[in-house]
Amino acid sequence: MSDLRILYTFTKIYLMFSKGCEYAIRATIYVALQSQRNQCTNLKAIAEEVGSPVAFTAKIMQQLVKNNIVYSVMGPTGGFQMDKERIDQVNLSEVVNAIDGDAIYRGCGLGLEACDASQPCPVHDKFAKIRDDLQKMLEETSIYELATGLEVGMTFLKR
Amino acid sequence: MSDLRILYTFTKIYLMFSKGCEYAIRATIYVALQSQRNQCTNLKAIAEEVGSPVAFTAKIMQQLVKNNIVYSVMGPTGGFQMDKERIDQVNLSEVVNAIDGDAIYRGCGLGLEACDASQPCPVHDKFAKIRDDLQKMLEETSIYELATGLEVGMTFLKR
DNA sequence: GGCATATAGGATAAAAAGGTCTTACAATCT
DNA sequence: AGATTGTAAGACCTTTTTATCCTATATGCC
Ligand code: FES
Ligand code: FES
Repeated sequence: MSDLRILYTFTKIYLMFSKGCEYAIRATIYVALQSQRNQCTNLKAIAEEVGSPVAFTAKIMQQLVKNNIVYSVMGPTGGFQMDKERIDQVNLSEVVNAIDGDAIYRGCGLGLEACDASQPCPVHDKFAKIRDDLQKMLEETSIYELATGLEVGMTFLKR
Repeated sequence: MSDLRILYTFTKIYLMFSKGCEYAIRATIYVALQSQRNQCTNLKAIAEEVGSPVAFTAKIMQQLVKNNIVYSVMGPTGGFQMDKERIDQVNLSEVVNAIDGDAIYRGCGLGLEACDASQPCPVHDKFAKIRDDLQKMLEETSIYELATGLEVGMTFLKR
């Protein structure tokens, strides 16, 4: 276990979003899909469909409610739902922001305190380009669009 | 502290690479620069110049040595150095691979087991594009190029 | 009203990443 | 040869992230 390489490679997959954020995106897409069918979805169903731990998913959903991405209904027949208009409005960027904040846009690729073009790290130019593309993509992608792909059966929320 | 948003936003900056990988890139660039001047750089100097914890940096350097990115010289006047030819050859992708593995190329943006175009997650198309751009960038960027920017004083390894 | 079924929210636990320390060993210089 | 300066490697500690548990509270239905 002293091999750092093996340690890294097989334990954590380093990508853009935190685990919570990944769950949040998947959950939002699912809730959106259900909402289009006028259905309120409860926590258990979301966790099941999204393949996420129930209790952790609860935390994430709370956060999404606080950030006005979905709303919650208490009591039996309750759960989470999205306003139909919101489904078109909400984009990926909003969801990511609700959970991970805007660090992904501000952060330096080499881990310097913050990205600062006036004192750039060696990869700044190249990195900033990718990061801006990512930001643009997140802002341009609506939840509606993603839910549609799911509805049609072209995409999957878990495997 | 129950506010997940605050927790996420102000604690961890989620980006592409692990901390160790960030240090590795910075260290490699610095060693490359010193090597161009025919200088062997010792661990302490690297850590200082790169702004990384000494002991942790030692681990990272070991990994870089194992992966043939730099070589080490023991004893007094020892340290780490790069073959001059290697400086042009080695690209960012190699360094990232040495520390984080290839997860960044294989991973799914929504955290599914692995990215699989035959059973894509809802963001697959858009995400894969960004990820491929990143890969291309990493493969096209040589350490030489980055070291040069540093030498000229245009870029910084720490602030 | 009372009961069943939801979410809300705080406290807590487990796992992973990040970081340190200590001992061993290698090379160079007197 | 011995002292000194350096890397190698494993054990260990700390912090952050991920995940769970438990109690309180809200809502719908009988
Ligand atoms: S300063 Fe590093 S990415 Fe901008
Ligand atoms: S399947 Fe999710 S990114 Fe390819």
